[in-house]
Amino acid sequence: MLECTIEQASTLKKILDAVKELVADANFDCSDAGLSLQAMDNSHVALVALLLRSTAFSPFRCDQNLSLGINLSSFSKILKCANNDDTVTLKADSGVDTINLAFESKNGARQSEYDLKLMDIDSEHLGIPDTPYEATVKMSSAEFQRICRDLRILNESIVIDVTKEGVKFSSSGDLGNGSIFIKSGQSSIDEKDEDTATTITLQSPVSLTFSLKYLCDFAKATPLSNTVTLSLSNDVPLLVEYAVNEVGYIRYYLAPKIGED
Amino acid sequence: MLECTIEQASTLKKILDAVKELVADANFDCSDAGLSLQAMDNSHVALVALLLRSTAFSPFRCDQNLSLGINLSSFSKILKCANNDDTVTLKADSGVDTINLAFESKNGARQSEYDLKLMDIDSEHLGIPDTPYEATVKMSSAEFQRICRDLRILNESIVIDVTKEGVKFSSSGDLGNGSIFIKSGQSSIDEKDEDTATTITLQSPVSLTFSLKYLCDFAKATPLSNTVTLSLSNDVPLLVEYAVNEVGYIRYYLAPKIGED
DNA sequence: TGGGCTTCCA
DNA sequence: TGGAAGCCCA
Repeated sequence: MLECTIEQASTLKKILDAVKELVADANFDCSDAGLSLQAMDNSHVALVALLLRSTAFSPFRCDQNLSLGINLSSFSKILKCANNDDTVTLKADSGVDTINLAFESKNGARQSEYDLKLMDIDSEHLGIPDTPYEATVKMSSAEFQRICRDLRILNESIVIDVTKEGVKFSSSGDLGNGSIFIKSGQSSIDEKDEDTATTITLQSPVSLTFSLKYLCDFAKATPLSNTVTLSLSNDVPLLVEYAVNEVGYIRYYLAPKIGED
Repeated sequence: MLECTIEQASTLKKILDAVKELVADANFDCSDAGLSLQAMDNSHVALVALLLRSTAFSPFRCDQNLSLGINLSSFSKILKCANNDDTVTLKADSGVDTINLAFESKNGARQSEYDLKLMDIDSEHLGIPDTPYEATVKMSSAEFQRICRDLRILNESIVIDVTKEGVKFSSSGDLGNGSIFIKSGQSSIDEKDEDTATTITLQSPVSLTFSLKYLCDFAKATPLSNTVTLSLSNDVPLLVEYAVNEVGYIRYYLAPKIGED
């Protein structure tokens, strides 16, 4: 059986907000390492990989590996019934076709409980090669979200150019052209905040084109972390990672567009 | 004639917000006791009873009883034209087919005035027996509203179970099941706030089913009071009461659903 | 910064 | 009609 408790319901809420738009149904794989999820998005273009480490929970108990097929929209709706700082306990058993969610207010005066029906989902577990990337950009997640939203008024595609000086995001369309250049080494959001300083690690410059629709969907993970890490190589899917402090991460993969400007 | 002044326009605004969704047109009965309204909702399922005591106004003058037929949506629209802390004066006369609303800012610099057309409304004044109830729950109104909203994701019906330990709200549907238990004796919202501590008075435990649509409409009265009182007996309409400090109350009655789980 | 409300879109 | 996004208020 699985039984695990996390202190802040808000963490789970934000995680579901960051996934449910891309993926309708997915299997949560439960093991002693924690809870993980890996799924192609609904149009089979992007891939989402989520990890919630067992250490994010206390207690965490998972006797045998379980794969829980969950409708993420329903899961999210039920989580919205918790207050942000409620404690959440998830319980599931191998024999049963529901997962139990128990929310408890910090003072214990309010206890709520939901059973969510599980479903059978074909899981196509794709091995993701852990390749080195030619360029890595760590930057403010809020800035990245803003850039993706802004450039979307111009075109559905965005070009990301990484040099050692900085990273340039650009787009062009009927309205005109636009580009945003973020200098390496300092924060674009708050100059005093070293957490969100832009850091670039580079083997060789890259210039790649991606669909803004997907990047905007990935950016829904912004509330989970102050920073985002973009990892790029030519002809390899972009990796967009939001590390969630003490909890785990959510990673998105998206293949570049080719043969376009 | 009727002529009465209330200090805070916001009080009247909130009252109209709490009624206008349920009742389109209603008679305001004016007497030296104050203003009252009693009406079935548009689908003749629920009943609303409102009282604004004469002491809520100063001055309050009502020479003879008047019954003023008012379209509540129009009344609400006009009230929205007042600033929240404007003083509101209502004037009506038996010979005239309008009610006059005068708004005045606290410093007197702004005075506005509206005439609202009255209408003839058949009033079916139902006697409401003042019966004792088997169970009474006083709880945070915000909590009650939240519970009704939350459980609505599961089903249109809610089951309310009252025991001396606390009150349980539950629902079930396609997604799964859910229940919220509120412990008697402490506040589920703010542990330091004794005003909103849950208080249960019980002759015998009750378990009744109601339509969530109506309860959610009743909960629009939440801004009027920090607490709500639910009074239940088997086979008797639920009474949901919001006492408005120093002003009066708004009461809603709703028959339980029978023959359903 | 978070929550609620309103408006727009599917 | 329900869900999502953006705006406004606390």
